[in-house]
Amino acid sequence: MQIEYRLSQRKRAILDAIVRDYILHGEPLGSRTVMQRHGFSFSPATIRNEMADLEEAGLLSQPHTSAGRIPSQKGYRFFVDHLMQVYIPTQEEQQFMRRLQQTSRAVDAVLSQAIRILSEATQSIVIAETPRSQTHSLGRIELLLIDHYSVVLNLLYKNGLRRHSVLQLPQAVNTEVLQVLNRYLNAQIERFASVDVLFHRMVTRPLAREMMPYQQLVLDTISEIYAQVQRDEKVMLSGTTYLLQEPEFQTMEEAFPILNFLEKERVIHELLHSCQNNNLQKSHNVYCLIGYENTYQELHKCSFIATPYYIDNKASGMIGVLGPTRMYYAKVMALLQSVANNVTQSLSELFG
Amino acid sequence: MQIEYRLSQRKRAILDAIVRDYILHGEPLGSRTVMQRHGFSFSPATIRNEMADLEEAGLLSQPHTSAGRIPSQKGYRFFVDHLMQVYIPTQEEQQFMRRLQQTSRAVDAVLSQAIRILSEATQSIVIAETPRSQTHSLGRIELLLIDHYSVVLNLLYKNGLRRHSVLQLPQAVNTEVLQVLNRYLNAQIERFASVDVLFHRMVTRPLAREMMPYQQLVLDTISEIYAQVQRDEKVMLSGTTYLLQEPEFQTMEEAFPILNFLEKERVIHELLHSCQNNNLQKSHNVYCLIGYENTYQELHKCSFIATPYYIDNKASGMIGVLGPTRMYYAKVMALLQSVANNVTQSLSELFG
DNA sequence: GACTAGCACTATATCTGTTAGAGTGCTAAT
DNA sequence: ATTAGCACTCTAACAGATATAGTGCTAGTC
Repeated sequence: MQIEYRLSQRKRAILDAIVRDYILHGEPLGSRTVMQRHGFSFSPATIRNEMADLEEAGLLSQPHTSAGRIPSQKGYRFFVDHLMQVYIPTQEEQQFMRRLQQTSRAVDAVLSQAIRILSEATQSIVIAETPRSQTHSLGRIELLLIDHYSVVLNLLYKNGLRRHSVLQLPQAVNTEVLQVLNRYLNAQIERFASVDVLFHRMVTRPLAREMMPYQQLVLDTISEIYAQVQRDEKVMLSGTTYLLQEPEFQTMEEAFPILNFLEKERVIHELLHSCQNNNLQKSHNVYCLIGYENTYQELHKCSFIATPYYIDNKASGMIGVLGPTRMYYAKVMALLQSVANNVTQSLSELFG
Repeated sequence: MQIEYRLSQRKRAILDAIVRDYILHGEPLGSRTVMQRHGFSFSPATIRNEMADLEEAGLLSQPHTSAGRIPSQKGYRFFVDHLMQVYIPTQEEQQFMRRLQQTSRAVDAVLSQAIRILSEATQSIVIAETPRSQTHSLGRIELLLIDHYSVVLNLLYKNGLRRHSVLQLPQAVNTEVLQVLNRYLNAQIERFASVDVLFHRMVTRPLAREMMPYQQLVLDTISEIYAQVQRDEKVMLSGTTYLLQEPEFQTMEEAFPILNFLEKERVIHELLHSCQNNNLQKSHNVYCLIGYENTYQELHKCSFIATPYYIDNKASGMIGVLGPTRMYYAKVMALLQSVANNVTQSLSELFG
């Protein structure tokens, strides 16, 4: 970081031009082209010298000796950190993204609409996760009888987030039993903030005496609740095929690992979680992983930009854009943030 | 059909050998290879003559003059209709597919498990749709209050199928209002068998007088119900990347249209519906579309095998396998049927 | 008449060599 | 410090040569 920072103004300008041009056109840049297309007033030879220096510094690279230069991944990083200018969405883009506001009143619907909008606007793959229950403390549950074998499980989090689902019970129950169960579980929930802890305690410790007659029912119910909470945490995906239109992913050899990666829901979850857990530094207010900075080998030729959306001022889930390293970072970052803000707002209206 | 039927036994044997071999190895077959690999007792020259006849009949084709023969799509069709032998799943396969039985007690979970199992067993793309509500007549609905703005909508179909979901209401309600609403809507449902008709009547005709005070609420609720019923009908997908491992889909030019096709949920729905609607003839008890027989241009190089699963003896949704025309038809058909049967059984236990 | 051996023919894939083009690095001059 | 000029390098594109796999046809055999 130190060294690059001391780059001369001219070197910076040249690097900036090369990165911007390559992001746009996708082809290596020769010294002539740099000069002509970006209006530099020095000769190609001068630019060649500068480019040689930039290559030595690890910011540019050459596909082969007689080709032009392309940014290295370190080059993209420097660009993002020091050169990139903030992108201001066009009128149309702003209008396009405002569509989200008119959406329906369910969390999943808001998110699935959001990722569709964002993937269309950025022409990239967008992924999102449904709100993470773990980050919110569970306030209370409600159990409502539908028939003897099925009940509505209503999870009410302290921040106002609600998740409903239908449980199939392993044995028949009546309203009285359900009330006892309801009361007992809520008492337990009050003691333990997180669902994980709750679940762990319930299955490892003996039950309170008064609940012994319902032992099996309690255990089955609590694990169903836990499973339900887990199952709630889905991953949504949109725009896979956009990546396959990029020239660098035209061959199966390049594209396959990524498509395969995207089929593994669990791994995507990990990816989204890892950004926050590792307390990654933010660039321009979003998490940004360029090429090798990604933990997953499959993504070494991609960049991943992500940011959380909030419920009750708590980061509740991530939205992320996956594209080639040759990505229009400024635009993606701006649109991603805008969409994430809209999601935050839509959800807060939902739980007002 | 007439002409092909009159093929000599020997021609049939040769066609059978070529199709089976090509499905297995994926490479054009020369006369020598056919003889050697399939133990024919005539010389390559004889086989060449027969192959020339089969090509004239449109059952074989040549990629180019000096290449071997491959089955044409008409050839696959003849093979499936007249030559193919029933595949008997191996012990391992049977055991593998029996895993479905142990699955959880929700419709979606059963289906998503089923398609994962089937796509792994067949190494192909598998798609399925959740039960079609339209094919079942709605018996009754239940509305359960969760809080003033949200209720559980419990759709009970006459065949025992239940779909639960949570509705967000546009205005606050209390138990009394909900009861009135509940009673009124159920009375309407009794009059009109299908949800579509019900919805249509409700929005086009004036309301009964006693419901006038709740006009907005009724209309909003009924359209939410309708939307919910629609939304319930999801499409599930598994194993997309298997297709990309086939040699014929190694280039983006071939693979892209199909990947793009699979991103459009609505179109997949149409595809699944079309099999039944057009009253397609079944081959070996499943629907089978080979190459150009597919309505969708994108699938002209694919074959699609599908069969319904049943709830209450009514075909309620389709499960289908999508693969290259060079597909192990017998195996896919056998495994598909087996999985579909398991699904039918699992669901009938659910609604016993 | 059915089958087959043999041969001429054909199309593809692969390798080699050649050329044109784009771009570099270096040197010497300004 | 900059730049013009030139030798050098690598690739992509094309052309020709060769090997290979397979065909269709003819003429001869059982």
